[in-house]
Amino acid sequence: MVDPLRVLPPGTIRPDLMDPEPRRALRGRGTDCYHPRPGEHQEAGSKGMRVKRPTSFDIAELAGVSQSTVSRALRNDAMVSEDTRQRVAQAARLLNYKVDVNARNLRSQKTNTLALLLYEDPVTSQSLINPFFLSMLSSITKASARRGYDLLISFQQSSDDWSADYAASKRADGLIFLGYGDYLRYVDKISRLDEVSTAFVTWGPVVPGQPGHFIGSDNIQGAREGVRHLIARGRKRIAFLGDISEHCPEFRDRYTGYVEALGEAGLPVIEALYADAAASEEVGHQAILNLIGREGPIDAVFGACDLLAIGAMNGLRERSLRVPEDVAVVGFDDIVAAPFTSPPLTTIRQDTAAAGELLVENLLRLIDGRPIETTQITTSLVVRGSCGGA
Amino acid sequence: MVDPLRVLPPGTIRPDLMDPEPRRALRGRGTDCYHPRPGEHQEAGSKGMRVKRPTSFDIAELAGVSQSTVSRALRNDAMVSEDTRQRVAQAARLLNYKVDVNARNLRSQKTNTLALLLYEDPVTSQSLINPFFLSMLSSITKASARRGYDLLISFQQSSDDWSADYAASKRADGLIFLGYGDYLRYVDKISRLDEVSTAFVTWGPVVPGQPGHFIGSDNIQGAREGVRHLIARGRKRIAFLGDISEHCPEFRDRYTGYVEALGEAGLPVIEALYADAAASEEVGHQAILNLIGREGPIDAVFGACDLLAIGAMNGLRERSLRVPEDVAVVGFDDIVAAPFTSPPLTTIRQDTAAAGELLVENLLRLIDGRPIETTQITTSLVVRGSCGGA
DNA sequence: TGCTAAAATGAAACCAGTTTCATAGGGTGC
DNA sequence: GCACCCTATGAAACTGGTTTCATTTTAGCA
Repeated sequence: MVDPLRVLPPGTIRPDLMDPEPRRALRGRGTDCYHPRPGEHQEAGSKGMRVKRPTSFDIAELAGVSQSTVSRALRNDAMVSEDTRQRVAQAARLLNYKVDVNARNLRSQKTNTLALLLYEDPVTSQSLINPFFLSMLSSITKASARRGYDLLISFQQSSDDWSADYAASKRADGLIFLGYGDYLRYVDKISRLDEVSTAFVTWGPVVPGQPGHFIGSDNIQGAREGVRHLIARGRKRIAFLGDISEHCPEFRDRYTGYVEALGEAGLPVIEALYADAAASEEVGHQAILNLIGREGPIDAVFGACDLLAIGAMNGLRERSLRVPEDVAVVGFDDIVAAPFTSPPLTTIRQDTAAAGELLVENLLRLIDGRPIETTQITTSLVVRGSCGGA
Repeated sequence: MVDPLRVLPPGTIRPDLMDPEPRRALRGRGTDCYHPRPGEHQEAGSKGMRVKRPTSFDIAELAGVSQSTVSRALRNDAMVSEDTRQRVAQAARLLNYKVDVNARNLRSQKTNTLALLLYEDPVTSQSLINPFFLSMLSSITKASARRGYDLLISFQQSSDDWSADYAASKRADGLIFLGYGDYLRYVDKISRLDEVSTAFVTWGPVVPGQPGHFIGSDNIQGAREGVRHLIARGRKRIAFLGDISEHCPEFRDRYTGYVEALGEAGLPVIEALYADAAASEEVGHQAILNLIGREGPIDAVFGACDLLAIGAMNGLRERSLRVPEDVAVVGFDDIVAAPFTSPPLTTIRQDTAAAGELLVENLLRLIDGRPIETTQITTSLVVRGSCGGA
């Protein structure tokens, strides 16, 4: 072979090597340099001339090595000498080379991408309203970025346009499910993914038989702790505010914790339940107004999530009940707004940062067949003003 | 050629056609059927046996056509007869075939993916706190899904890990920038993308010289309308609450609208400015407390965004000032929480649904070189309780 | 210095589609 | 009956990397 050119002045034209094989052109495909040939195939793009992007063959030529060596060097493969690695890196920098991820993914059968699928009740659109999910979204993004994975995001708008074949079409290596509402409908579909050996994790209560895939907070324990705190502050008529239908098993677990704590203290269960599947400020507001007229006096409210608790505080204020003097309030989630309500909201914190980390970590473990260790996030009580106990 | 099999019972094994070309195997690569051959190459995966996924060659064989015809039929290419299309579709369904997007992207030089790059001040993390951006995120996701595009999402955590080469490495066809804070630092980098002919759009005020790429609300007009409304309700001492440093040019525009409206009515400018680059409830809360002590009585507050306005309401309540009786409050954005504050917040609505649509629409226009039409979203005043004028 | 194992490299196959190009077949106009 | 065109199709090139396999270099050691 001709002695490799270490530095190729821009525009230099090398005579093509004679092609000994007439049937199939050399892999370099004619273009032996990424610089545009004057006057050829150069329709002006939206801005300036569109130059052919450099390929690993161009890097190889410039660095004086073979293309396979370029590939190895750029991936920091073990079998490359330091000297070669340097030369390749420099050539790549010089030509502003970027790998074509599609070619890479195609051959390596790996995408380095995770897909985040946000499901939601099409009517209430809860996942988009509740800041808790934004927080999860953010931590998942960061966790996957930290591990060098890209994140595809998709909202399930209806149960029909089911984009679980993100994995089947090799767009992503694994799936993360996250959302609120219509849980059962999704769980059913999600669970079936295992059959087609698609790696996935879900934020939500464990479904029997699929231990590794379901990751969530310890909702029972969290709620128990919050209600115990209210009891310890002397509250005796504590209402639970939330929807415990099958739509949202998290809320059901929190209700269980609430009932357990009351049971320990021999206090009555007071339910501010409602049929609405949503869990917004508005719903909490309404529910507490209904409760006040119906159940007699209360001295505390435990909200199944912060938005409900905040709505309750607004409703209480409307009825001239003071928080926390007349009615103490505790929420669940610790959304970013919780410290800024008035009074600041006491709540059970879900550690979204840890949750995002765990989801991504466990998904990656599933992807390459390593065993999964934890699937539960511990919660913590954050005491602020709304429970009267700072 | 052998007569094509119209229907191939599962498990049927056809003798391989004699390979006339010894140097290079037929494109079908030996496997003439995706069904696993018993006992061969079948290490058990995490669950069950891992079967080779069907390729377009498998579909071709089952449907009795060539592989290129399969490709055309599945893409609804014009040059396929209805009969063929049906047969191919059926075969694909039967084998549960999904295209490999990496192969498709590689050859077609198109990814059908957009990348959403959320930039933010690394300290304040505003983009993740402000529900407005969640709303934008949601509408952008929906807009791109509606057009059949996937969405990659990435948070710029520092100005260093600049992932603008999402396009360069062919991960995405175009980029959407969105965020709050550190605007100038990003605009500088973003603007340079044009030089490498990367398609992009940005949510933010227009930068001179790059008209098509910058899309935003008419902030001046919106603020003017809000302040005019306060004036029409008889308010005379109206404070502006927000950071008008170069970090956030949107806020500066809103300040301009505020000053203009006051000028029309001959009223004094009262600034509740602050140095903090953040724009949270907390900051609004603090800023209004500082203002009250300093500037004498006010009868209205115009917040540069809803979070600031909500913080202001909390601060006013703390000082026993009634909203709207003593001080009227108007915000900007119309975040989802705005109707549920107490009193409900009057605000300038940014139409995030339209904004997401426009961003995606214009980006797609840039991608395939069509001209761009609009780059501005109109705002609208939403009157609720906090301005005393429902 | 010679022998052997390990490290480094190059050539070519390979991933699974899309696109180009050539061609067969059917209908139409004259 | 023949030239012509248009539709439908197949064969093969092509996309740009990674991976396998064979070969060359280098290093270590007696």
